[in-house]
Amino acid sequence: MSTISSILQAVPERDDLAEDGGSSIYERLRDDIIHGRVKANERLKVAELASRMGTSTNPVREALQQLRGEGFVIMTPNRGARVRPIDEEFVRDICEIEVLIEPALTRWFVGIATKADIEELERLQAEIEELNFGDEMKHSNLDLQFHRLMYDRHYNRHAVDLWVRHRHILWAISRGFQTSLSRQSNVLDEHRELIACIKAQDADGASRAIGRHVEGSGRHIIERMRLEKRNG
Amino acid sequence: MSTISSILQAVPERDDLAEDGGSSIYERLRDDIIHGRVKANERLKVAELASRMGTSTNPVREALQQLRGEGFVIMTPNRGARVRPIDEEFVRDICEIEVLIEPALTRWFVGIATKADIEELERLQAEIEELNFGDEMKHSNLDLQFHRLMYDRHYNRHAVDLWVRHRHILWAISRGFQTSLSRQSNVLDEHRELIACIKAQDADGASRAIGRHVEGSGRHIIERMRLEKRNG
DNA sequence: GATTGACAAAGAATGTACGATCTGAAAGTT
DNA sequence: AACTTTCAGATCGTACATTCTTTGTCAATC
Repeated sequence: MSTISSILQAVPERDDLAEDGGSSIYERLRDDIIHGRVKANERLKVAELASRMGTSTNPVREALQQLRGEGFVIMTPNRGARVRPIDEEFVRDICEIEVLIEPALTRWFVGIATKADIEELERLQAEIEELNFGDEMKHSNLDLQFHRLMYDRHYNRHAVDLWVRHRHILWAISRGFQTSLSRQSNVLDEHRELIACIKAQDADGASRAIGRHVEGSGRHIIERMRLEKRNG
Repeated sequence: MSTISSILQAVPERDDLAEDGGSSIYERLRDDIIHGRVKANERLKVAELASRMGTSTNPVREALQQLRGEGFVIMTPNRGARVRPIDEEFVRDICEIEVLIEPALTRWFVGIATKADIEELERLQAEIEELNFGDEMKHSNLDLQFHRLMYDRHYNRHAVDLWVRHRHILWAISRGFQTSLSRQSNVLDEHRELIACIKAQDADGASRAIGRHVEGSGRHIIERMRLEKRNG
């Protein structure tokens, strides 16, 4: 009947290759919101969700509170929770913030990068190029490792956490999307340029390169979202 | 007995002049964490908090989940919640992010600012100067209005929300702190310079001005935190 | 005799069920 | 037609059961 029910029971079991194998209520709800399986501004009724999930209402309530803290649902007293729309604007907003943050993180990395770091980056990049976008999941993991190598040791944990969260969201949205050929070559170019700048201790250049990288990535995701919306 | 109990019952009622009059459990917990009334990494036991708050455990659990979503507590399965330390590093991290975000928000505002906007800014600035840091609460409100005028119409709601949250945190931390005389004059100077740049359509200048403003504010808060830690 | 191991009991978090309270909308009255 | 009343549905709060962690004790071994 309801839109929620039809959607949630359509996902009886998932691969859950992602990180922790926890198909927790929180994860499921977040995924459904991010992937647009629940419509924007739709009301999330606790009892209904609980019966779909096969649990009582309490875990659902707590999951919703957590999602509220992260900004995925909007709760008003005595009136329950509504889905925050995950649309192109949302992606654009996140990417714009990343365009500001990631260059700063990268700039700092240029100052502390060792020879071993650069070799590791090159190794990862070689793996990425060899894989050549053959397996989406593997590529995503390699790309994550690539950027994590640069950011993980940064002193500003808060900024890195923000990056991780944003990246999770973007990754969840773009899962299943095909990467266009032009974007593929751009990604490789941008990575190569980034490595070159880091090698040359060119902080400004690295900063600009990562900025373009993030911006291009955002643009590509939005394009794919539009395509998907048009085609069904 | 416990450190939590002695602390929470020490705040039986508060002024709650801040925004909504909701002295919700969430607000109380968040405030206690931000103000360091609960020690860093201290364990937050649900039953204990519930009895201190005078409610049952469920509302406390939901408040903790929300705080987890916002990053104030760290929860591990079957092992409960711990307080995330709110220390100088935390403030520095937040301010560094703001140094990146606020200039971008300001830059955009320069492009859309009308004559009426500038006049309103000047009016607020005149009020601030007249008040001259006499009433901390009033000054804080005026300052909030001043910056809100610039950011509120920005299209990137996500970035603005981030700013609001960060500002809330910083405001909560620095509540009760005295503003040093040198910082007072700097604040006024920076505001004046900001207005001048906006008037002259100088986006770069305004961007730099707000950057210095945020950085100076952060430095001042950290200094005060150190002072307070030393003195008691 | 000291250290380590298992085992049991207390404590705390998670999950379930139910009652109280509030909202929203439909029905009925003036 | 507009206002009031009523009632179903959903949220919020309380109490309790279950499961997991942790701590403390006791015995066995080195």
